Amino acid sequence: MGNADLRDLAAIRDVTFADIDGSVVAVDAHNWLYRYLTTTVKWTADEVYTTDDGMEVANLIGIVQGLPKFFEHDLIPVLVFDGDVTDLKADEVADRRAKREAAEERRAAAAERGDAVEAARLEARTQRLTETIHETTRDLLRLLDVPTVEAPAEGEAQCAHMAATGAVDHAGSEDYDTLLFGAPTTLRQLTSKGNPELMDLVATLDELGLDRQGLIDAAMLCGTDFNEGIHGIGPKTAVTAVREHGDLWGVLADRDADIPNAEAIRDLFMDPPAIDVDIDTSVNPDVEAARAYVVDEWGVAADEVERGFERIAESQVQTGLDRWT
DNA sequence: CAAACCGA
DNA sequence: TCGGTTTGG
Repeated sequence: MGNADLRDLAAIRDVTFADIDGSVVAVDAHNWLYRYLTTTVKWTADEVYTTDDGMEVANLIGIVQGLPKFFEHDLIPVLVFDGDVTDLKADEVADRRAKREAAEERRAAAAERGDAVEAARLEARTQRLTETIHETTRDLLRLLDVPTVEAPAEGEAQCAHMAATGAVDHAGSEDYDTLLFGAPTTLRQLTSKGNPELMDLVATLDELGLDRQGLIDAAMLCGTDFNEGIHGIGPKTAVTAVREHGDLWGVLADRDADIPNAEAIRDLFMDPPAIDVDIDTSVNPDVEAARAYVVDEWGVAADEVERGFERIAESQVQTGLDRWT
């Protein structure tokens, strides 16, 4: 999946929250929620993140606990939702299918041994999960007045486009695809404690002595979300080879190697589907309505989200005060 | 010796 | 994501 090789290619430096004060950041919603939930949230307490009728509410808790970090640092998040998954992403699609099938097996096993409650819970997970989670996520973000964008395809590509066109100041992502998609700057580790990292496209190209096409070619040789890398080629060799042979085609010919769909993947990185957007950055959360939505409507335990809502409310007061000074 | 691979 | 192992220039 994620490509750690790209980290070795990218020019990354630590920054402080003061450096990026007031920035508008386009964050891939799916990616952010997934990372946030898997790293921060303790999945052992399963009942906390699942309501009585088996509906998962981890996304709602994740949003309430994760968003304050943006607000408290005077960052305005723009959450970008994936559109159609590119059919080139064969691996990921296969991966999802495998997970779906595994979940279905567990459901069948539960039903087999007469565990109706467990079966219903897994049923809810497998079928309604994606759509409902995306809907409740959007509902909650609307109440919190957090700007959202619907990407025509890859969320990461849309984030990169928004950063490149100046619709936002930076892309925000925990992985490195935004670099290939052309984001001039990408912020990482905004949610974790400690300083964020800033990944810089121009500095990267400068250091490597490549243009963006060259960077994409080198990355493809190492392997991306859309293709397997060439065996024996890592980040260093890839950059050297692209410089030496000019482009991807030269390197492939030299090694008598082949990457399926190489041309389409290359074009996708170079010019991915994305739309021009205009972001309203005046954010005025309706904390009470959001709390009612999460706690009353979806049955999330109040103490799971209380602190998060408090922090959101406090950061709003702070922002209000800032405006007067 | 550095780079890439691979298993945990 | 990391550290030990293998490869190869």
